Amino acid sequence: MARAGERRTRQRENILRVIADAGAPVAPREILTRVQSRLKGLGLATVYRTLKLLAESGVVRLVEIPGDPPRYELADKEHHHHFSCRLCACVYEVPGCCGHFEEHLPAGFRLESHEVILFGICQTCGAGRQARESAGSSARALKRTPSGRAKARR
Amino acid sequence: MARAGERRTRQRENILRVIADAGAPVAPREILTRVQSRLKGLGLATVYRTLKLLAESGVVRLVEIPGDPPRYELADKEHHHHFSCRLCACVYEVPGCCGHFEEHLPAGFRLESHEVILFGICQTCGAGRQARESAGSSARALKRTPSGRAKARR
DNA sequence: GTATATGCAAACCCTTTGCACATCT
DNA sequence: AGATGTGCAAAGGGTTTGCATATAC
Repeated sequence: MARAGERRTRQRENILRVIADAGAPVAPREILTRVQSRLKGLGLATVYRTLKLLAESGVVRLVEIPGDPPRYELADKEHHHHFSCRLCACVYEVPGCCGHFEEHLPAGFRLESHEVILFGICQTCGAGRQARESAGSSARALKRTPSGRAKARR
Repeated sequence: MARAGERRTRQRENILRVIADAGAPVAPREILTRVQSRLKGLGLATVYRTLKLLAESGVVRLVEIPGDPPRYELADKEHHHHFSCRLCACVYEVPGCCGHFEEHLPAGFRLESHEVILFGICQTCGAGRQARESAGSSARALKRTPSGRAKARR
């Protein structure tokens, strides 16, 4: 994790671990809470400073879901996108990609990367509505993190 | 624009017109500046109040580019996505869509909408580098709005 | 031992809210 | 006239920064 002149501290190790273990992007507030369960005195400022550091060194990546607080995830994950549940406001990782983004891009525009965010209703929330017919869903494989959102979108 | 009990004022008309004329999503600060050139006394609070109103009534839509301030655009535009230039930080509209987002979505997840953001270098910024060979680029058709971003991303 | 990191509190955004005045119908 | 909207300034919430202390190397 450390670059030249950067120190390995308990705070940084714990913050990075929380992000790595989350399985889906986490917000600063959430990181603070989770780390504090193991490292009592941690301050929010340290979380922000560490996130900035990790983002600049390319270890971590900013993920923004419209209407939600910013979240962070490991930068070296396989290519994937995110799904945001309209009901529970949880964010899930969705593996793979549909590609073909150059298609509609006018000449002269160079595409370097892209971001896809899917909105809808997650398996957990949907199960409460429709009688759960398929017992074994592949959705179980997805990890998620709750949002800092208080009220549902729209 | 008005719903029941809502009034048509110079402020609201001007704010809506600025959003409609922009051609690409605009930030609250930018809206304030542009409207003030025609309507001197406008306050930032009114911009926010009007944006909230317009968003709730479905006239306007929130567009968030990671790392940028929030922007707003007309909600009734044809389906499109956005391109954010890494160099000039301008945002462009990109017509069309690559579709096929259900593909990798696990069973039990219901997809309702999606958001695609493209990152790269725009035609204007790219022209400065590579000798401008193609005189007539289709990119001219795209409109853009500058970002509130002070420094370039990453 | 020295440079770097942390915690706390203050400072800084951006956004929202309270209130008196202005404006629309 | 009465209800709704606006501007200003204060309040809120998230993020950053200054500074003395604690910690890593």
